[in-house]
Amino acid sequence: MSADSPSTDVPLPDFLSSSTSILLGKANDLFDEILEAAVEPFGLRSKDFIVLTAIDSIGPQSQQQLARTHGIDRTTMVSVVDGLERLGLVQRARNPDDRRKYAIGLTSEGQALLRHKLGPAMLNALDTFLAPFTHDEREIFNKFLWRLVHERGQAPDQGTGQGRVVPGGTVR
Amino acid sequence: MSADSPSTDVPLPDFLSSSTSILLGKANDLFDEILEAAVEPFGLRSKDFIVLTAIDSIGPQSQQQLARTHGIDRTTMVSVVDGLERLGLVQRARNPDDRRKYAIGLTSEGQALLRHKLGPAMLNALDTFLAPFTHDEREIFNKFLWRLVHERGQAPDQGTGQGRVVPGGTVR
DNA sequence: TATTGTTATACTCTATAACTATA
DNA sequence: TATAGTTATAGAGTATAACAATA
Repeated sequence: MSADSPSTDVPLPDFLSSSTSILLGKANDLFDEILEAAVEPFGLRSKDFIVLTAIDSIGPQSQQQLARTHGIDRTTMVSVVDGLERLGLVQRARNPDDRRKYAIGLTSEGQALLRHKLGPAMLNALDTFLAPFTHDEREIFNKFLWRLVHERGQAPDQGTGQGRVVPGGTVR
Repeated sequence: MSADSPSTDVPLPDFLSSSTSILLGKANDLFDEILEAAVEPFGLRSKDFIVLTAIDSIGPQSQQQLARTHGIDRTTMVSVVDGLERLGLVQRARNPDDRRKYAIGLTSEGQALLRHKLGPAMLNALDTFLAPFTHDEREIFNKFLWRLVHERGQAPDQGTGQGRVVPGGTVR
């Protein structure tokens, strides 16, 4: 094994176990697990919940709009909507203004499930995930995440001004 | 089921756009992009970097140990090590104490690449990712992530929340 | 009998290309 | 010509099962 390594002053990258990069991945994996476990009893995936919530909030939309908003491919959205329709949670109606498009809307069952079952289940999942935090800390953490995602491209404060402009992603 | 209530008092789950769950996923996706872009010039994936760093820190290990430590399947680890060996960054030596096991170690080229090129590239990637934060905020964010991952199973700890189990782990 | 590394296989997830119907 | 939805297909990525060598 090696080691002619000049053992220079170059610091060894300490990304293991306590590094932000590793921790972020673990936190994300952990939340994914909690999230999927929360919706699995309803025969859904977390992606289904997001789509249902988007329709409930914004109203009936085309499949492409749903796809673009959430960074999902339109061909993938077909099967997502297929599944939700098979479960009777959404329905495909034609958009009278443009008959190429659907207007994907919630059924009454879909809306009821979302508001009475799925919503609480997801809130509970988030609460489980954020259990180590106090209420105030949860708000701070949320603000941190928001800045991490949205404060891109401008000059922050320190560090290399190497901020990169992240493509895509505009969410209101 | 019944369709009656579009206007019940049940609050609509506000998971969209500014929710912690969505933001966490986006932050993770963003960091993944930055990370993969940082190691791609070296013909590597982020997973390769993690494995190299683990060997450099802990020393030669079996493939199973590497796999278990990082939550990767052992059959997947075969191809990861294959790739790293093909690039001349690691070498497979037999463990004399247990000839079933390999002792995967860094070559001098692997160690040099890791310390002089990959390490700085990854630090730079992390710096880009954390650009919106000041130095102090980066430490706070890191502590938040650490608690999220490690402070599991105990009570929510509604107290200060700060300091307790958190080791003085290096925050980088 | 159990474990390490390996291969072959299967499964999941997603993206690409091509088709239709509409615009 | 361009777009919305669909289908078939292909490509990652990863997990499962079985095998040989070793414990």
